[in-house]
Amino acid sequence: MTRRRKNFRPEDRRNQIFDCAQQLFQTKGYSRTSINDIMNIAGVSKGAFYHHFDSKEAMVDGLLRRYADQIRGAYDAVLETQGLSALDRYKLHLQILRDRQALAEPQSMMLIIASLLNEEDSGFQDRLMEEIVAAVVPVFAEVLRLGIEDGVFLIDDPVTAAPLIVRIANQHRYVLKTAFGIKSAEDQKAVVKKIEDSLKMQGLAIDRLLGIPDGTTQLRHVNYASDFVANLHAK
Amino acid sequence: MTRRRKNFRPEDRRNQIFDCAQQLFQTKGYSRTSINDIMNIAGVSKGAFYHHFDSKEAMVDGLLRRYADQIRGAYDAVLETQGLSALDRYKLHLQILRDRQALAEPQSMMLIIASLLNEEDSGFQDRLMEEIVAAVVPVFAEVLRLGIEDGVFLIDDPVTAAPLIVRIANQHRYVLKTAFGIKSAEDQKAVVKKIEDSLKMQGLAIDRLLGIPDGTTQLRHVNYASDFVANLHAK
DNA sequence: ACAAACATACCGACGGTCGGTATTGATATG
DNA sequence: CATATCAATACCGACCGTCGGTATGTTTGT
Repeated sequence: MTRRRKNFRPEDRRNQIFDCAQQLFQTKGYSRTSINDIMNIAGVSKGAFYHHFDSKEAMVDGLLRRYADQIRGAYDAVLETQGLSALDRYKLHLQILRDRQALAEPQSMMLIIASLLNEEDSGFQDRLMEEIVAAVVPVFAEVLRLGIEDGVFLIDDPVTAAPLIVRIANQHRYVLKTAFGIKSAEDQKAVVKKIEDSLKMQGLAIDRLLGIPDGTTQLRHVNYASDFVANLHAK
Repeated sequence: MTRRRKNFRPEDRRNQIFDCAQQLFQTKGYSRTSINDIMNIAGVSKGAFYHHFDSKEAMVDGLLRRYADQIRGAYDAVLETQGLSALDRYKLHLQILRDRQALAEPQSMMLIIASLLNEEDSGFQDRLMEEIVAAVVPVFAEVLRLGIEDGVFLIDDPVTAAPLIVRIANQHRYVLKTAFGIKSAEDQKAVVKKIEDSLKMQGLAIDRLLGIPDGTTQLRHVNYASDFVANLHAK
């Protein structure tokens, strides 16, 4: 019965479907969301869905690509900014990813959080993380190369180091899993500490690999862990 | 205790189903393997399957647990061996995991390789890796603690460091993905180098986090990368 | 006899396909 | 300038095979 909207360009429809899918993934998780669910929320028939996407997987690819492109948009400033020392450029890189992280809460961060709840969704999580790696690594490898030239970073292969470091930072997600199943306030405190300890250790691993002073790499804002746990508890 | 038809104890049936499932996962990948496939290969009815397992997920859990228990069996020697220096104990830990890795080829390593082929199977991969982490971390954390006591490792929190380090080592799997799609012999050489570079960088990250000399941590045997690529090419 | 160990028929949900219809914009024509 | 034409595009909804899972009946060992 749904009538066709004549002002809709194909791209708009695709984005509309993306939006609905993302919303559903956030609220009920990836694996629990069927194409029928997405269809119904979007007010679109199955035929329409498969007109715009070859498969469910292809749709998810498009959604993740769109997400990664948003990161690229903000992150490309790392190389575009002029007149920075190698270490300052590295710190800018950290800051942009930190800020993005803070902004993305709850928008896109909830994508990850929701998928953390179900073991089945770890594949989705993995794909999301790899999209992020693909977006960040090319720029970050150049940041490392510049720092190696200046003698700031004590490694010899930025292209190999870049994905390793980004994935060390992304190990974060395994620790967040423990944040579920919190009951008492003491649990809450313990989990906050565990997340903070883990973040510190990740930063330490990166600092020492690069040969820069302990504590240089701050992966999240100071209140990240407590905010995360508080947010989680509120729902 | 209770002996049933064909001399089959319940545990034997379970292991038989595990074996068939593992074989199928290796040959055609996890997501492409249905319960019906497993039933048919095992020569068992659906009723029998669901008599022994609550769900497909439960069966997979059991299979992964069995795999992790095999690791535990060999790995527990790390703490049982007496009279070792902290660094030698750490090296023993590395050696046992390296040897196990070499032995496990093609047996259980193929589990990972097969799941690397399909993007859809990354969830399965993730679960496998987390089982390994759960098996290794308790012992490894103690190894680290002993080394910290002796002033060999320059960190202060073995319980946080242990899973981080194990997962750095497991990052390996992301690099292996690039080994597919090899055509020319030059490709082959380049991929071998890429795998070796990555392994070296992972070892370096661990060495420097722990504060031990560069090159101490050898994650695989020397011919691992070339053997892997050669094996892959043979099929 | 009785429970464990199976077997079989069946179910609903899922991703995906298919034949068909409505809408559109470009172009040809009166 | 208005309109008929028409292929491409956007969309619909019934239908299909497969999957994980269940309900219920049957065999087998003790």
